[in-house]
Amino acid sequence: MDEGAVPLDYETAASGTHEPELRLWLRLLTCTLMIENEVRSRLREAFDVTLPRFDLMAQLDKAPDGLTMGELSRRLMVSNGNVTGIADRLVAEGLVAREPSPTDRRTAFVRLTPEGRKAFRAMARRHEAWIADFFEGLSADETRELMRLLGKAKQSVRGSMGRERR
Amino acid sequence: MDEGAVPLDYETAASGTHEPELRLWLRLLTCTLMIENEVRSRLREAFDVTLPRFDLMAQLDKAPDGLTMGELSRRLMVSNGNVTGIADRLVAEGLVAREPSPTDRRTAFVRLTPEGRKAFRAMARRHEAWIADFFEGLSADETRELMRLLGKAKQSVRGSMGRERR
DNA sequence: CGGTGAAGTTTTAAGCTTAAAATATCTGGG
DNA sequence: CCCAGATATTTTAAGCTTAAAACTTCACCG
Repeated sequence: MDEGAVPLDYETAASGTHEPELRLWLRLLTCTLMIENEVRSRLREAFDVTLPRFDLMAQLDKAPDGLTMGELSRRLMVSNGNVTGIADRLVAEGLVAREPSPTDRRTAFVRLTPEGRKAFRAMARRHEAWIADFFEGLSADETRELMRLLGKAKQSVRGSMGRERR
Repeated sequence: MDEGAVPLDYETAASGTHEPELRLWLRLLTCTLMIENEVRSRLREAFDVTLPRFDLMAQLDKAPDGLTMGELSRRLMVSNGNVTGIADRLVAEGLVAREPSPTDRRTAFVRLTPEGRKAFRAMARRHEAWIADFFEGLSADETRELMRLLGKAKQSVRGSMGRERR
C-alpha cells in the first residue's frame, strides 16, 4: 500500500512560489475537473449518455418553449458550431427536435421531445443526488458563503473581460 | 441597445427550483468556464498557443527533472492517451523532449527543452497577471476564504468518489 | 527460470471543441 | 426596391478528449 498516497492534480507543486490568485485559480480548476470527470463517468455508466448531451438537455429542460441555437450556445458557454453537432446527435437519437422559427428563417428552435424530457428527468434526479453528495462535507452556511464568494468572483471576472489586453 | 443585457451562462434559469448544491455546482462551472475561455482566447491571441499545451508546459515547468507520462496525466487530470497527443505536438515544435527512463523501459520521461522553458516563462508572466486581474474584485481576505472553502469542497468531493454508486 | 498479472504507454475509434469561413436571412437607409 | 451591414446558423479543418483495446515491460511467485 502506498503510504503517503496524495492524489495528484492541477495544484501539485504550485504551493509557495505563486501568487494567491493563481493558486485560487488552480484550486477552482481542480474542483471543477474532479466533479466534471466524476459526473461524466457516472452518466456514462448509469445512462450511457455523454456529459455534453446531458448539459444541452438540461438547458432545454429549463426552457419549455425551446431555445434557439444561439441561446443554447451562450448558456452552455461554447461555440455555435459545437452546439450544432451535439444537437444533431440528440435529434438523431430522438431526444430533441429542431424546428424553424415561424418569424425568422435564419433561426432554429430546439426543444426536448417527450421521450427526451422523460429521459432527462430520470437522469437529472440521480445527477442532483450526486452533486448534493459531492458537497456533503460543507455545512449549509459554508455552501451559502461559497456561493456568495463565487458570485463575487464571477462579477470580478466579468468586469475584467474587456480590459487588460496589453 | 439591449436594455437589461444580462449575460447568459450555465446558471441561467436555475434559480428557484433547484437544490443549493446544484446551484453551487453551476456557479463553480460558470466561473471556471469564463476564466478558461478567456485564458484560451488570450493565449491564442498573444502567443498562438493552445490552452492544453500551455497547461502541459506549466506542469513541466514545476518539475525541473521532468515527469513521466503517467504523472502528467494525473496532474492534468486527463486521460493517458490525451497526454500522448499533446506531448507529441509539443515535441514536434521543439518545446518539449521525450526520453526513456534508464531504469524502466516502459516509462517515458518528458521535460521542457531550453527553448520550451524560455517560451513558457514568457507566457506564464502574462498569464499570472491575467489571473490576478480576474480576481481583482476580491479582497485578500475574500481570496483566502474562497481558497479555504474550495479546499473543503475538494476534500468533500474526494471523499464521495467511491461511494454513491447505487 | 517461466509464467502470470500488474503497470506504463500508445493506439484506435468515436465524439467533442474551437476558430474561421461560408451560407442564408434579415434590417434599415437611400 | 436594393443593397450594405448585421445576425443566426452551419460547415470545415485542425486539434482535443475519452474509453477501451493493444503493446511492452516489469515484478514476483512458484
